[in-house]
Amino acid sequence: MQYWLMKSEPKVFGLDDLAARPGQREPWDGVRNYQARNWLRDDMKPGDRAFFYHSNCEVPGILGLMEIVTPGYPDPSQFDATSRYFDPLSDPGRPRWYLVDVRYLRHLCHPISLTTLRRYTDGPLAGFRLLQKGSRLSIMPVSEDHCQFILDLEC
DNA sequence: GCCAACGTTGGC
DNA sequence: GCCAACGTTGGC
Repeated sequence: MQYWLMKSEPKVFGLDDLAARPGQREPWDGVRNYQARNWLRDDMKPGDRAFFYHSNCEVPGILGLMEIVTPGYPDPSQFDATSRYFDPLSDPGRPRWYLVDVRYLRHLCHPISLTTLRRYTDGPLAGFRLLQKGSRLSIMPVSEDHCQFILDLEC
């Protein structure tokens, strides 16, 4: 089982929005980056888990956990001309963008802010992509060691 | 709101 | 294939 980190702007879709639909699957749409696309399409598996990260907000950080419930499949929003994620260059016969469905698991007992995570940049979290300079990926894998360390920070 | 860092586009 | 211009991300 692989752990991931997935970013979302709470003003657009926050962990509380996901938690408001307990047990229901939610499509994680709108990812428009090729590296993230490749992970969605090729590597994410049902049963994998992901940290829910709030970005572009007052206190960026990890808020909770969710589960990946589908393999990657084509993101319908790329073909929807009314969607902000519409991509006129994507060919339905050969979709460019993929997504997975996710499901709410739980909130962490308290959020782990980016500031807190940065304290360990040169220690246990060395090499964590989230903390690397200029990293803008909205989805990234989290190593087993990093995952365990983050979960230990929780309480 | 600012701006650094990055990814994409498109002319050549 | 190079690279300048542009748009986006996201912390601060």
